[in-house]
Amino acid sequence: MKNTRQERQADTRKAILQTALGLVAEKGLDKLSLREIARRVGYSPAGLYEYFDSKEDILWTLAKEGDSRLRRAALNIRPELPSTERLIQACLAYVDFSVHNAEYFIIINSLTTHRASLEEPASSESSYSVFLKIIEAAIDEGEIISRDNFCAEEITYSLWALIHGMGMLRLTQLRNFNADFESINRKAIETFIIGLK
Amino acid sequence: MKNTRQERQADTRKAILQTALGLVAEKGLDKLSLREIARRVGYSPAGLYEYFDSKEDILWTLAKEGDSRLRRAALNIRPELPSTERLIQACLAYVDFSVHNAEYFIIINSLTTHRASLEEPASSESSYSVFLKIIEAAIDEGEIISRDNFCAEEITYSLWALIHGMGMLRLTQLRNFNADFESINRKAIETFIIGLK
DNA sequence: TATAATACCGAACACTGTTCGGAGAAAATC
DNA sequence: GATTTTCTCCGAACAGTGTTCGGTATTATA
Repeated sequence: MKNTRQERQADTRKAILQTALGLVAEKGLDKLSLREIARRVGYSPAGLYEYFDSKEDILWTLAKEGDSRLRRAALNIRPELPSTERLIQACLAYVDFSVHNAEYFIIINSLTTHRASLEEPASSESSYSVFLKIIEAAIDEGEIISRDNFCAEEITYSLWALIHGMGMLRLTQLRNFNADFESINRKAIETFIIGLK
Repeated sequence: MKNTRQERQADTRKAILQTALGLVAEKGLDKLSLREIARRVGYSPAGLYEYFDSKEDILWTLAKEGDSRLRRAALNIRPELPSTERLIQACLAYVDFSVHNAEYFIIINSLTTHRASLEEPASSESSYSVFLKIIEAAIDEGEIISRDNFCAEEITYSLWALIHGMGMLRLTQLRNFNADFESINRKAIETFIIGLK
């Protein structure tokens, strides 16, 4: 064999994760079956247990990956922009990722419903800490005022709830609803920020 | 037998629903088993099919019930209050119900993830229409101004996203997080409304 | 009282996630 | 290069799932 054992192990893990993610996108999370993953990846069901401890382990790995990508999406904003505009664009990027990578978003939320929060501090505070930093910058620059003891952390939580709800509603209750969500979402975020001045 | 057939049918249906709801609260939605419901209600698994077409039918019925109660929670606000305060309290009631009746909230959102929206117009637009009416009243009274083509429907959607996200985050990512959420949520909603003036 | 409709169950079917023991292949040791 | 150890992978089985079907009591209707 050409590749080393570790490389092949890593490749197989990736293949399993990729297949699982595709199946979630295709058939929905509740129809995701370990046996179907095995079938598509060319293994027996038992064979997968050489690479993951359980089905939940697979989903957990995907959740961490998705969380990391969600974070990067919010982080990848042009830094030369004024901090409020940076905040708005980070929010919009968060919602955009949630909607266009619904598989990840659904997996993340299905797991955290029945467990604690994501372990690693970096991943855990993930998106949250990204927004917190931008908001703190905006406060420093005087573009936002934290009146009424509405501190940076609380503002961050509130904005997080807003954009999280936007993504969630879009994928659930408003799934078949057509509207110019991007424009509406921008107005909503702007409105909230105006209330902070 | 004392009761008529219809009465007994209705009673059994209620018992099944109640048992299912309790099991969701106790063990989580993904651990909900039709056989366990049957065990607790004193029936064989097959027997339940005399009362519901499927397990999903049970959950669907619960989702409609929960949606209706959620709506009533938001509706049950003292009408003599100024419309903005009514709006704030309706929002807080929505979040409060979501958090304290997590079973319902989880069922509603798990179903609408994989289906269309709730059928009946009354239930479907449910909470949405409640908030829409209050917001329209607030606009009429001049307490809120819809600038920038940010119309009543869009404002309603935005507020809905905000409070929906609050409930969702609380039950998932922030499950083990302690804070005075009621006070923070109020400040967040107020901030948004201030942005509408 | 005879007949029709309902309520309920046991058994079976096709699934599910997971475990275990044992093969065969690859790597490490000698 | 031969031998031992480690790693892969699978078949079979277990306990669990939702659902269907045929049959049997029980209840309501005629």
